[in-house]
Amino acid sequence: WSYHYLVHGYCKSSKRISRAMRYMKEMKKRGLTPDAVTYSCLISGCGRRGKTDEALELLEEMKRKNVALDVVVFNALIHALGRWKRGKRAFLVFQEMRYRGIQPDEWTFNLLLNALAKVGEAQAGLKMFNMMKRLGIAPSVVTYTAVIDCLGAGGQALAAYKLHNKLLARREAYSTRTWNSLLKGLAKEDRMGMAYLVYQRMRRRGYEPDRVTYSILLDLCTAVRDLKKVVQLQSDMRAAELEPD
RNA sequence: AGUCAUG
Repeated sequence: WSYHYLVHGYCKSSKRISRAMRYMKEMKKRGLTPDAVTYSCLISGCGRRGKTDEALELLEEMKRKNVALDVVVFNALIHALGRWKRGKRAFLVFQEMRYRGIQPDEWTFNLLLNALAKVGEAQAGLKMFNMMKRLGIAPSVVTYTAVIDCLGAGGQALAAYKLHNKLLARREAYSTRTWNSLLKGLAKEDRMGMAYLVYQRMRRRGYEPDRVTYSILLDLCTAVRDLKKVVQLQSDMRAAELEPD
């Protein structure tokens, strides 16, 4: 019957991944073949628990058993690898995906950008962003946040800032999170002046700073010992009815 | 039915 149902159900909660894995083993003993949906559930479950080698092994198993691969399986695997700082490996998986003729989608690139951000690969991230264009895959606000974060995390805050200006000029979709990712990159390089201007601009444009915005800025104030701006920011926070951390 | 962004 439906082992699929059991496996999928247990994959939802990260605590129960081992149980899901057991059910899958039973499934296999009975000669049933898990499908791509089952595998992607298990791969993302392994990812949540840091079991990246197991996640990779699941892909190998799919290949051995000739289970049809799809974009979600690869996305789940890239995510699993990326979140545990295996950006290089995530990129290799991306290449294999293309080699096997599975078309990457917008999520694939978002996930890759996050993976590369975690290992500080700004240059590679920019290449991915450009490749996306070439393949005719439309970026979203999630993509913009990810690429700006990737640049900032890789010590390219000024490049991030330039890209941000270009996107704003083109009136691309934006969100508070996107502004925050830019601020994070500027903060990493102790660029208090620029960060504060960006903060003011963000407000003028109608994007409400949130708790993350203030957290980034207040940490930066501490790093550069700017007490005056701490006072100003705290008063802005109160005006916005946000609690200090 | 399964995969994404900011401290």
